[in-house]
Amino acid sequence: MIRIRMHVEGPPMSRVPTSKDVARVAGVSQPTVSRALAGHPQVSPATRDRVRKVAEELGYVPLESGRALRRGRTRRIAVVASPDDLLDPCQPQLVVPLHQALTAAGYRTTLLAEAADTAVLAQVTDGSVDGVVLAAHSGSTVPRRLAASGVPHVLVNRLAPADGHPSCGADHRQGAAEIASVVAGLGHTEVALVLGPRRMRTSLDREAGFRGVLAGVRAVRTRVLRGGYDHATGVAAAQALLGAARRPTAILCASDTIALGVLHEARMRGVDVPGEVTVTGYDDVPMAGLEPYALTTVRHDPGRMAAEAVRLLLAQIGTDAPAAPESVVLPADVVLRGTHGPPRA
Amino acid sequence: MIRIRMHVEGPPMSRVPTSKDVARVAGVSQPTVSRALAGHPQVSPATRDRVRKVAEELGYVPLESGRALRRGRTRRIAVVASPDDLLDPCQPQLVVPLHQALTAAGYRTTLLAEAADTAVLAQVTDGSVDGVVLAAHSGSTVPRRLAASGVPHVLVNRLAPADGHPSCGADHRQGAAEIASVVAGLGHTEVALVLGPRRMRTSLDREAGFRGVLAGVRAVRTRVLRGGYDHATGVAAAQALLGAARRPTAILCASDTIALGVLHEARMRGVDVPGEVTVTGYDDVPMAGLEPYALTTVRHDPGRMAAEAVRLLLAQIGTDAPAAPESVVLPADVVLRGTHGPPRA
DNA sequence: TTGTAAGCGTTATCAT
DNA sequence: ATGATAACGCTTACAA
Repeated sequence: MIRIRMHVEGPPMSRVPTSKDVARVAGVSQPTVSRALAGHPQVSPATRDRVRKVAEELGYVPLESGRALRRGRTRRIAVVASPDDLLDPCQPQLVVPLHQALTAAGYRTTLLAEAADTAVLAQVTDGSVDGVVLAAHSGSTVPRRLAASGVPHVLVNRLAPADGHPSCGADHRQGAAEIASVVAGLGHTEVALVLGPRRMRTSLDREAGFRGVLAGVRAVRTRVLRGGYDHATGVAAAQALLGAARRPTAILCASDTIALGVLHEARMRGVDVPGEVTVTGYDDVPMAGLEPYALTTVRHDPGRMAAEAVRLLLAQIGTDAPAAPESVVLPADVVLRGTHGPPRA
Repeated sequence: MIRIRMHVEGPPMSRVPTSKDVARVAGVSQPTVSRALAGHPQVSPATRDRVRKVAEELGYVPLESGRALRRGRTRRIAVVASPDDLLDPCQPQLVVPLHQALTAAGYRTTLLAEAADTAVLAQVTDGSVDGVVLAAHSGSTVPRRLAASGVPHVLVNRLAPADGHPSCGADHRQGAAEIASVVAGLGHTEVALVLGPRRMRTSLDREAGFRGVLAGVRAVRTRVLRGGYDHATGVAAAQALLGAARRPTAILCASDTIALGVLHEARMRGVDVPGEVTVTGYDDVPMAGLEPYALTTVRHDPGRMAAEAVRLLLAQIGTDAPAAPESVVLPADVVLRGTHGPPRA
């Protein structure tokens, strides 16, 4: 590691200008500065222009803390993600579309990805944010306590828990059930599930969907492997499954990244997909649709989910009356591509 | 899409408590509440405990706007990323390690990923953040204007531009030069470069490193393809290159995701790697090291880069004297795995 | 050890 | 159309 130090001469370093400074220079009262810059219609065009010019020259920007204190709102929203979600770089991110939707609505984004509930709670109940988007897998007390504190919030990527929190999610249980039906309908009887971590609600939902269907089909034998939502899990699972004495004829994965890992390991071993084994994913990440994979999977729409969540959140903030909490359930649809087929006769 | 509305009865909805409320209930003056909760040693244990108990009961949390206004600091740092970086989910992210480093240091993270310089500037010069981490590819005016406003900042993932901004980056030019030397040393003469977008500084650095070496080797013919930093670019590039009349014997990619795309297309076509063609990546993303790829690439350390950047930033904030801006250059090292070899005789 | 007073910079109310 | 005044909630200096 190389360190470089550069010499700079001390700058004049004057104080950061306030509206008072602008007022003095422009020859008006301080509140007039505020009104002029806020574009109040009652300010005469002449003074408005003069004030704006002076503000520009001095490089004046209204201090956010002052505004927030006075107004009681910050136009800032916290996005609470779990550290895990953030770390896994190859799953459909919610944080980015959430940030975009918030930015579009004129809100700033404060990112929170801490483990401790209390740390999170302290940072969203101190008036520093106008609302909270909970994208974390918290089966935690945070939503309850937010409601108690009267902080507007929305749960995202979670089905309506019916306990009074607004939420937006995709019906992963149904999506998983659908693709399991497709696979079962093809006649597969030796089926393997490769699932994500138990603490993630989305993984549990998908598992429930898979199992709900497969348990109802006579003669289907199901085995289950568990790991992360990641590629390495898929590779490891495929090594175990494809090397086993009784190979499964279909491998249903809880995420596309897992499925891609399975696919790659299958190709490494010269196992034909879908000739010898059917592989399905979940999420429809961009890579899944590309030529070399053509993964059969389940599509949902994180962008739309984010937009709906933001809509639900802002609806609470706009009105003082906390209208009945609304929940939005988005569909999850099977996308048939090239990695499924009937079991080898 | 299904919408669900739930009925809730209007809660009592009392005002959010302030230190004044706590003071009244605890029977002390309002500043004593502040001192008690801040843990000032002069407060008697008895009143400290009483105040804390009341605060707890009322659910009092000091309002952040009030603190910030009074103290002149927010303990908040803005991370400015480019929307592109955020959107591409499969490249080594800086945002996550930056967030972690900031959290560890007791700072909150405000995420900014807007296109317009003016929008960014407005949000970081209004006193809402104590400092700025610039992770964006901005060849923009933002750093200059931040310096002019006296806002502490640090450039990250960029080599020291020697114009007085503290910065932290990896020497991608050197890393690229090194891997190009390896490939040239193997005797390759038909070399293709698959690069990222021109507007990204990291891509330009890597290009310069590649070209600097290859131009100096007699008899090397270089062709260049350009696209995004993503998988699809690699797939498309490989289609073009491997289908060409005169195939390259080595393909140097500006990112691992590109290289993985190339690898997959090569396997689809039954082109042996590294027997028929050498493929190298850049970044050493987790997937690159996995068995089925074993990609020869260049490693650098985004986590360490983030940590160093945060260190440099906080150093400016702690001290009033703006010490000489320091820059840190981290190494980028070749990782030899299984996708390189001599050209086929 | 604790209370009183002041002030951070802004916006809103009320005069004029 | 604009100025004077107040208040948002907090921390600090000073007084007691």
